[in-house]
Amino acid sequence: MTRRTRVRFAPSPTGPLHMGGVRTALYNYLYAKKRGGDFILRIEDTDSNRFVPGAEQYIIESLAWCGIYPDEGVDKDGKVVESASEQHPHAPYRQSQRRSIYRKYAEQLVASGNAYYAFDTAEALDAKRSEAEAAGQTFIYNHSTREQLSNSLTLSEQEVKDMLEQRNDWTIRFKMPSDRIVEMDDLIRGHIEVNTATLDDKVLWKKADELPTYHLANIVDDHLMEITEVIRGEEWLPSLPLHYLLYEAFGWTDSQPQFAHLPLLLKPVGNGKLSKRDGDKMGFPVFPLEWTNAQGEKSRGYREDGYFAEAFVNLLAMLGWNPGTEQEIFSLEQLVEEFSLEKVGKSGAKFNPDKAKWYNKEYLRMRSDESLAEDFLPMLESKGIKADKEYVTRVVTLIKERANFVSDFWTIASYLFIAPEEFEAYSVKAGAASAKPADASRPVDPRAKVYDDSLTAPFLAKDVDKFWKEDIYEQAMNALENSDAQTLEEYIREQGMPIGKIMNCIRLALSGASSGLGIADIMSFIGKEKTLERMRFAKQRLG
RNA sequence: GGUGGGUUCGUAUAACGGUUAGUACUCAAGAUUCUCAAUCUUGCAAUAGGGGUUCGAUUCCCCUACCCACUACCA
Repeated sequence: MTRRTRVRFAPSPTGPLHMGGVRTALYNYLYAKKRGGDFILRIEDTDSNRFVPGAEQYIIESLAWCGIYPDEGVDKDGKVVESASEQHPHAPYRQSQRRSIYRKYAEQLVASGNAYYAFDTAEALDAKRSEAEAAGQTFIYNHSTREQLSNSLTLSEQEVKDMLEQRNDWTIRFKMPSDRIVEMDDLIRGHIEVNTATLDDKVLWKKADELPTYHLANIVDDHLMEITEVIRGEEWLPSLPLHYLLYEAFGWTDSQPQFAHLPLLLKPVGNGKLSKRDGDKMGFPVFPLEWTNAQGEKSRGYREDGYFAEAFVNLLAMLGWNPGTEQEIFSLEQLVEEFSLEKVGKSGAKFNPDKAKWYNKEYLRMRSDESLAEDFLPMLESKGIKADKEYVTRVVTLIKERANFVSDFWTIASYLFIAPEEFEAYSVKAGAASAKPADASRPVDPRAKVYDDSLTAPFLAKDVDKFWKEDIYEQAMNALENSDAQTLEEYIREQGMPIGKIMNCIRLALSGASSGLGIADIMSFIGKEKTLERMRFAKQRLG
């Protein structure tokens, strides 16, 4: 009988979820939805020392931003998420709230001879470790040393009983077989064999805080929550043998989930996995949302940097997975449709910030001008600019192809809203303004035609001659009187004047920049009055 | 050090024994243009090295190199 697919994302709330974690969650989600199963969010907060307030909400909010909603788990307010159709035998979803269920499983392992009580103090073990290190060796708590240590294998029954009662710092350790080949199968990596001789006796449960460690909690919860596939990061691969052995020791082998270990996300340059510092250093976010730590230091987020959630999800999906076709743009729904673990790669993927920007650009282009205008409006307001949506939408239509982010809009077209106060150094590329014969077949921008009036604009600003340099301006003024030209450009061409130079001079006056939008476009947006105003101002400043 | 995993253009990846080793990002050049973008076209650029297996290896096996992860009473 095939079981309903149930996968889980099990983060530890020790800080903001980093993009690698989001990807793991995404792959789990895609896998579950593709198979019509459940995606469960379980909070692994068994280490109270590392608990960070707000981290859990951050995780949930990050997933929600990406459009990932758990079928089971906790919501932002800490309430259990109930899927519509089912009762919930699996709750609670926070391990700290499941505290009471783990001990008996740990004891069960002791009873069956698969685990034992250990009384060595943390200090004693640290001492062992440094001792070994000094001798150029590595201390390992396993078959090779456990007979010399303080535990229920070496102590008498009475001693053990006393210690269990009197002390509160004992642990339960897994009794790793001394020499056994564990055969495992990974959905991504295939068959793997490991000899247990080199593995250690992991702590499964701690008396000190009455809580299990990751390994025990993980296996018990996956079992109880009826998880069918465990899809997690590659950093867990080394503990897979232990997990296999735990399922075996519990007698749960039949219902044991299948495992898939995802390749890691690597830093863009150099070696190693992606870390928070890389983002700070190289100017890209590593977190989905902005995060402020206890010291008040901020880490940027994709959302705050202006990435569309859809673009973020898309680029994340493509880091380690491919559809087998040349398609690169996928909606969440399409990803669900196409996703399969067989297409997940084995090797770590270096994150490429340039490609990330490219993805956002693609999504920006797919957006309607209206919705982009709505995103842009608050930005304008924050600059003290009141603009109506219709105007802003027109601006967006004009400039969206030049932008990667909505925030680029301001840089690209601020002068469509406010007059420039500074002027960029004026330069014309050599040859660019060379007088070529006007090309009559070239369509005239219809928006420029609206401004019949504006063809006089540069010339009405009589006092900007210094700004114009040379004698372009004089020539133009003289010739202007009897022209039939319908647009500024047409006129300039008709006069055989160096159009490149003129246009660039005007651009500088109108926008303050030496490059950018077309002159006709700028004029059409700001209108005749402002055009003249700006030309005069330019003369004043530059003359 | 030990154990495990990995290795195709700079990057992400395709090619599940037979291709001129494809695509995208980046970069460069050209076209276009009033400038800059955008767009279009073209170009640069890879199977880590060595052995096998095979008629034939990017693909399968072994060795070496390099990279990564793990090696906590953290997850």
